[in-house]
Amino acid sequence: MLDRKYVVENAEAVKLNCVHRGVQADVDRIIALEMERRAKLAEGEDWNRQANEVSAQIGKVPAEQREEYKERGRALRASKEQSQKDHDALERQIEGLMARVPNMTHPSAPIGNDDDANLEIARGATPIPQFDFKAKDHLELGQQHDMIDFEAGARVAGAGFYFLKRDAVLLELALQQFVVSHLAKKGFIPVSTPDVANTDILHGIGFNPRGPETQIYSIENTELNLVATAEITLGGMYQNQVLEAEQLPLKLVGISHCFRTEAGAAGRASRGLYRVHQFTKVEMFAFTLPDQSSAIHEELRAIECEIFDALEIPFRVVDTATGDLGGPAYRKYDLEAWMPGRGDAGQWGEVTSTSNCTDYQARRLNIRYRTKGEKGTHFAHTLNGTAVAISRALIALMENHQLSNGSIKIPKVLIPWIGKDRIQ
RNA sequence: GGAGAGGUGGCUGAGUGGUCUAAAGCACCGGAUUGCUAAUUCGGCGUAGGGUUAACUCCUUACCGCAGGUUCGAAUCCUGUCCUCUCCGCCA
Repeated sequence: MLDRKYVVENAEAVKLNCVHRGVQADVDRIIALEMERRAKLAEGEDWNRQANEVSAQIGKVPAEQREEYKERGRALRASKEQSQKDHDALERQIEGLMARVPNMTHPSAPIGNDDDANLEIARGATPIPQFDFKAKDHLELGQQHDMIDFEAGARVAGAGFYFLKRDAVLLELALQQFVVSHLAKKGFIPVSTPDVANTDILHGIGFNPRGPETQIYSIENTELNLVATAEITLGGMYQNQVLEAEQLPLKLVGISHCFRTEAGAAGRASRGLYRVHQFTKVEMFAFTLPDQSSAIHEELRAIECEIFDALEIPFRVVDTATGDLGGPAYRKYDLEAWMPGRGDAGQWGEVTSTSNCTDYQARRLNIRYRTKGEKGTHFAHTLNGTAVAISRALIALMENHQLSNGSIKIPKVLIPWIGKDRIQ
């Protein structure tokens, strides 16, 4: 959610931003309604003030005048109720419109309609592997080593679910161990989060759980939803809290399962583990002061690069174009790993994403900070970034580290957790 | 799951229909005083919205878990709901 005052005062910038982001939002109508709302608010407050004055006098006036005063009080309260009702109706309308207005955009983010406009800005340390054999994809490799079982997943939970088995499980745990310990050393607080969250938390982060095209599984007859990412629970952890400026930046690294319906994704290239209904993810999350968020965003991106360099997986970094940012992000970087088994001769596939959401989520979640010696509070900035999404990391890891006989080399950093240097 | 108790400012805690504009204490900030590892004393000290201003400057409204209701008037009465604690039951 943008600051309404900001929208009113920067209408043209907000409109242009909506155009860049490919979002239809009626900014002029928001402003008109907001002006009307403020007038109604002032009107209602005035009625209320008068009613308070009358009420305060009732105890003091002679008994025979009480009824007359009560009548005046009733009339004033009725007027106030009407103004309040009008105000609330306007408020709901404005909120509905505001929910569609995306965050403002970093001036350096590439402008464009979709991911074709994304800008490659860096490559990882590991070169794209040149195999002198026909590369297998992770499904073939998984079958060879009995690591992934989609058939059993379908029997138990339907298409898009799977079992990891044998060395895939060791890899899943090793990736989590490696990444969490790596981040803990950098001052991130490890957190194991709930895998469900209340609907209002989802809204605050920017998800719409009960719409027709929702990505979210909801639990019937409750306000609970399965989380699509630990970003939801980590951000929600501090809903309605006031942080001390000196404790910022507050950096968390959370582990959760992630559940996604993938509604509307049918037909998109999504073989195997690439697009699934459940996976495990380690997520970074930061609460910062406004002037820290850009630097922390670069830090999150750098950490993602470190992790994939350490896993010896080739990748490129992409600066996401305006049309592909989603609502809350002010700027977003994706890491795309090389996946040799995708397409005819390998393709890039998204493995991480890190966003600076500035105060867009914090405003909706009401997460503030206070500076010692200063009056008032301000909204914190929030940032998130994938440390490792296990399913996609497994694809990249298995496919890039395969040998001609289908054996899979274990990257050095994972060997201590796996206890061997290859899967064969 | 059952029974009971309770949610009041940063914290402790008083307040059972109208000067609550929320007592008092602690903590914190500023001043004064005496001097020595501190004490005494005076004052200040919440958040948000709207209006106003050179200025958190002044005015105003709301907020006692949350949402409704009763009333001229609600922290206080009523209903619902969430959360916390205690005991019992069940359980990894």
